[in-house]
Amino acid sequence: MSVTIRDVAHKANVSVSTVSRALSAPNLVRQQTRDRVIAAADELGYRPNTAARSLITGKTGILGIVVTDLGNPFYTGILKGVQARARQDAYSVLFADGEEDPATEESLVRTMAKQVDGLVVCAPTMSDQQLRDLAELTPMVLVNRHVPEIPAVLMDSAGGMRQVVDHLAALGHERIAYLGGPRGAWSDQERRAGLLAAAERQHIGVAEFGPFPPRFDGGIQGADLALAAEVTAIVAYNDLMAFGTLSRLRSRGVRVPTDVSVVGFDDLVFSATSAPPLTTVAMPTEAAGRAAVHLLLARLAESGAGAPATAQRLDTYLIVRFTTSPPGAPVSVSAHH
Amino acid sequence: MSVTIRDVAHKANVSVSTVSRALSAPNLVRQQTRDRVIAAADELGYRPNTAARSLITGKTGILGIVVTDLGNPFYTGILKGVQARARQDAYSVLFADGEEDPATEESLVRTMAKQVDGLVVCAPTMSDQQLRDLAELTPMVLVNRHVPEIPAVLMDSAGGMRQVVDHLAALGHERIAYLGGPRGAWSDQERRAGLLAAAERQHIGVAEFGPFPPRFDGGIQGADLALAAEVTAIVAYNDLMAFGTLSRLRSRGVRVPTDVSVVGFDDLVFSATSAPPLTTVAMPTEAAGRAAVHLLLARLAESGAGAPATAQRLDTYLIVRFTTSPPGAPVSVSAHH
DNA sequence: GCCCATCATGCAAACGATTGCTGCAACTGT
DNA sequence: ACAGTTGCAGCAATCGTTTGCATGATGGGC
Repeated sequence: MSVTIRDVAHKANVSVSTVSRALSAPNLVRQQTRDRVIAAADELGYRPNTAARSLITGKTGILGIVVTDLGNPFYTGILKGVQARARQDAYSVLFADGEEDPATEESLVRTMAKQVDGLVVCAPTMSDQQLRDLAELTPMVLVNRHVPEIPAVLMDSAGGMRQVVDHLAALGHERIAYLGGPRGAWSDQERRAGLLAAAERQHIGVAEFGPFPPRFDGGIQGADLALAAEVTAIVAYNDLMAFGTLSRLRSRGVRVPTDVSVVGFDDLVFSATSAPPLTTVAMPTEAAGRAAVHLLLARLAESGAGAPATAQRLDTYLIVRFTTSPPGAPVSVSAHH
Repeated sequence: MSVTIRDVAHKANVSVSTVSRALSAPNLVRQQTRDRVIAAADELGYRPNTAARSLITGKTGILGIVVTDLGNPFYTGILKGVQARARQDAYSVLFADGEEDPATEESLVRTMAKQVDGLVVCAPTMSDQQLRDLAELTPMVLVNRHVPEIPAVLMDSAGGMRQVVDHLAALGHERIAYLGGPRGAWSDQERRAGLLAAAERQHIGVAEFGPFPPRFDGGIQGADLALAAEVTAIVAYNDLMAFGTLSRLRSRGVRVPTDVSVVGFDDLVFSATSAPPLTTVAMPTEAAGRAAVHLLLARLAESGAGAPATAQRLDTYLIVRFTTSPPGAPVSVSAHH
């Protein structure tokens, strides 16, 4: 059927062990035989059987990634980065979608654990304890989730929020609203904390709202609340919500950014082309994917569980577009009719 | 280290063969022993070693999917469907991104072919011949690409375009523009052909433009061209372009849909929330992913290469929102100042 | 009470690679 | 010329399953 190492050995007039070594530990065989083997191998189109190999080595050459919800464009960047970096080291990547359900996530991880050399798990909805248990099963690195014992790469949302607040402060805003996302999410906690801390430092007042569903409609709901709170700027948990806010503001006759500034978070593809283009914070998703794999590979290489669980932080960047400006008159909806 | 079938056998006081059979061919062992085995198995937390299994069976329990560009939200739907359906049958899925490069795509497929039981390839940019060669390596089904010898699931873009034209005709439009996508793409050929055929049948005039890059800026460029052609409706190759068109129209003071109707294609998440919400054609991406896996699995089961290469067509649906209406005055830009 | 189906179970041979150990040759230094 | 070293190649065990074949037990029909 398929061409095996034995065929190559026969063709090159050597034993199978020699073939094996010629291909994976080049300096253990004489140059001359090695060339002969290699010639035979690719003349026959030999590709080692990965199942046989991993049976004995215990390594599969496969990495796994599980995300909470692929529907969210945010994750596709990570996925891209993971795959690109993995490919660099000739790893394949198994993919699974947790569908925002902790139970599904856990079962997915358990299944995968058997088939992969390591796993990257994105912003899981599971508990810390579940995560710790799972981490026993296979080398694992987290993305945008922090559990002390597990290595992770985190995107510095707090830092992003600091930039947002500094930007707003520089513009002269003195009272802003924060439209929060799901309380459970690590991201929301980070963003909220970052915003609050920076606001205090800058002596800016914050009206907090939420939690809202982190989607378009959440932003609509939040917009009304924020308007009533007489703020000059609205910071949304993410771009999706910011779009909802923008939409609601327009339909209520509030001009952006003249009457009120709006800022999002994530820098989705559409953020550059919304009307008006949205000021937001760019997350280095692809870089995070790469970094996660890099970290994972490093751990695999040293293979000692001895290394401490490092958490790597990636910088985020504020992208100023056209939804922020110095505040005009205090927001008063009735004034615009 | 890890718990093997031998451990289970020992604990249940049977031979390894019995354990193997109890777990995979239940009716070959007595009910009573079977229960005993199963009890022992999950008490020990036994998970069969997939490498060992596939070494002997030749099956890996893994399916592969390669997409042209994960950045395009269109593919994530397919990916989701693929993964969900695969999971139903306890298959895992290997994922790879071709980065819109035929060479990368090919190398990816070749690598994967060794490790998977079957492959679904989405809208590949490779040539028919390359695809045929690759199809020799492993069972394969195409999505949104037609090659006679290879089974495929196609989304009926032509049918969608027919619905668009019928809708526009019913509204009273008599002259429309088509903003084309990349000429090479199967999708563009289908959409263009569907639109042209339906237009002829309805006695509607069509001004064709393009090819444009299938993105926001392509739509901007196209908008200007279409306006100059004095049409009452603009049909874009996809939603991304339609957004660009919408944006350009607004900034030129052309009202949508009063002055000109706009329709997109794909029904992205954002299409429902654009301003105004976009009339577009929904592609059953997730269903397509499921269907592709279903087809693949069916082929694997019958395992005979005898079956003909069926091509399955999935219906698309026009979603009428707020960018289409009966035509007002013929488009004349200067009239709006 | 005997023989023949029938059913449940065990034995052992694969599957295709990797790798520790062994053996042989050639070479070095004295 | 001989012992010791080194370098290269082969033998065979091993990884954890599945599965064809053989065997033992059970039961039913006569």
